[in-house]
Amino acid sequence: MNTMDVALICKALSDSNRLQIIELLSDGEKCGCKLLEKFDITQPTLSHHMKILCDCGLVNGRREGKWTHYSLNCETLAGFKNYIGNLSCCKKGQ
Amino acid sequence: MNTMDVALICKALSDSNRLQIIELLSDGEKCGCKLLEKFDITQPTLSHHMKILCDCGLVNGRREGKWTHYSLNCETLAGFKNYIGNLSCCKKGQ
DNA sequence: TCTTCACATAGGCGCTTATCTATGTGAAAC
DNA sequence: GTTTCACATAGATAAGCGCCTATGTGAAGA
Repeated sequence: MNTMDVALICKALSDSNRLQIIELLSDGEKCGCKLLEKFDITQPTLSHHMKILCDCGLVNGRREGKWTHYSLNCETLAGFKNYIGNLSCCKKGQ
Repeated sequence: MNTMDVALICKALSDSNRLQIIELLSDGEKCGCKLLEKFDITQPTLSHHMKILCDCGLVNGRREGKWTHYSLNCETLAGFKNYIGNLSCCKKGQ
């Protein structure tokens, strides 16, 4: 995962609504209508946010009948966590 | 560290120039002029980016004579790493 | 078939952002 | 004191973003 990928994910997480969506999905897969209940935004706005989260690779959408079930993408999340985890406030070699 | 704090840090990291600055600072403290050499931007633009990084608490600025030395804020970085590290792609309880 | 439901897309609006040039500031050097 | 250097601030501009309303789409139900 390179710098551009990480910057894109950070941009996706830079909105507090989207960050809360990620927190909710961290608890397990959820459909759009379930997510919508948690926020004071319209359905098209949620759809807009979900597109951004999916486009950066952090979220997967699974269509099942009328519903779309969203969940975190393990691989992307792992790559992102690895990148952030490797940042250090200490000097070189420490 | 709450959701708003994390969203603000993510916004700061959503620009690839700023993310590269963080990478450079992860290697140790550096002055502004040294950082400027690494990027194809003007000095006021770098100053703008450093203000954003400092405002979110991720970077400290230390004035010494004419120079300002920038370094990562250990406490903020630790809190951010902890938050990201706690995200999970697995279902509840796993 | 016609409606209903869950979601996506289109288009617009107000605000924010990344960048620049021009200029200010404060410390060091001469 | 005057210049030089490192950095900050001001103001402008073009692009992007979050939100909305209106509308389209595709699947399920009556």
